[in-house]
Amino acid sequence: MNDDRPRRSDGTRAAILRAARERFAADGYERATIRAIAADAAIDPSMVMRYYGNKERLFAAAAEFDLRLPDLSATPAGQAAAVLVGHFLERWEGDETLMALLRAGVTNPAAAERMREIFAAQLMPVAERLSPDQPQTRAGLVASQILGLALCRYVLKLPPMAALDRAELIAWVNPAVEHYLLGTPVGGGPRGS
Amino acid sequence: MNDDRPRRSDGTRAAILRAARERFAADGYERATIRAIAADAAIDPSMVMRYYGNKERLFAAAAEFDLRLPDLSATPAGQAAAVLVGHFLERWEGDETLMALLRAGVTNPAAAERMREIFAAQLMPVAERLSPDQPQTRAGLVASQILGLALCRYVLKLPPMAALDRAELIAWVNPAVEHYLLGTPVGGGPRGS
DNA sequence: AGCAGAAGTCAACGGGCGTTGGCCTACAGT
DNA sequence: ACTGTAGGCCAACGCCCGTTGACTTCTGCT
Repeated sequence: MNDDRPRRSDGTRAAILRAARERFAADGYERATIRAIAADAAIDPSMVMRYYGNKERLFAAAAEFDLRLPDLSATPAGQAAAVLVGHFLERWEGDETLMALLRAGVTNPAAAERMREIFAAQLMPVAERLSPDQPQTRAGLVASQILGLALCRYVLKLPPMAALDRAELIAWVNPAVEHYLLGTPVGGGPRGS
Repeated sequence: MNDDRPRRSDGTRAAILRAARERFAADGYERATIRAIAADAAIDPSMVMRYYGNKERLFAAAAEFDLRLPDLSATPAGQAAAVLVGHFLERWEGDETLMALLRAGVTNPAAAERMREIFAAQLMPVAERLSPDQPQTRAGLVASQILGLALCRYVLKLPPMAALDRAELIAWVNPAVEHYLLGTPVGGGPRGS
């Protein structure tokens, strides 16, 4: 079915994708217009439709993302959290896709679903390898902490978080993430009263 | 200048504001349309313009918000974090304004600025009263954790976070927030290499 | 009762959006 | 050299948006 030979239009396709990621990251799903993306890629808006069908499918293509998380089960327990946080910050700053996912995921259901997929397929396995006890909850808590960090630092730009040095940031956050990954789970299920 | 006498239109004004909060919370700034808000309030869209001028000012009015944070300096140190997190969850679930702020703040600069104001005016004083050492950073870290929580639980609805019992959630998050509020600050500033 | 002004309705505007289809253009296979 | 086809451009469509201004209705005051 698929024809994977290189095509003459591969350059254009890539330019569209690059521009789409930039715009989705800067403006979110609804304010990023196909016309603006096409202008950035220096082609006609109709080309975007030809290659990606519609805006929703364009976003789906632009929001393909691999966190490339390292396997932390071989890392000394005391360093796993710091490695994880450092890796995440690097992935965030080196690629606009995560910004696009967060900006779009807050208002667009398909983007939110994509974030859930990435979470389930990429972060949860890491937690499972580290702790056999309630790994899903642990992964969720780590995601909360890390996404909250990104939200405050890169999106909302709360002054104290945006100004913080990276090493300081990791040092602050490290104990919290470690607690989520390896700490004692809270006792018992839901209680009465 | 202001005439604070009750007006005949106060009911309509309130209905508009209520509908606006609902729509902004559910859809974010750009997808929440004045027409839809007016329809929810069962009036004509032009009334929205008459009473609030334009969409931006309507949002500003709808996004007025008081966290009503308690003064934690009288709370026993071991409970301050739990009280704070519990209070925040209650505020979140009992009022749509925070949802509107988060959904809008991610793509709308004015909404982001409003979040920064609320953070600086309402959360930072609490941190300052609790710890004289780097209170701004501490407040920022608490905001990161708490907003990340809300993002994953209420907006993205990551299954493990959405399913978590409230008491369990507080028990998990409590040590992290406590660490941010009262823990030892990380040594030294930026280091070489 | 009569009137001024507030409250509310209605229809329209200009503009930007996603999307479509028709039309050139240039290259690859013969 | 010819031709089919993929790549690309242009103009337009229908839709929905924020916003405007003119018009009607209601109400409280004298």
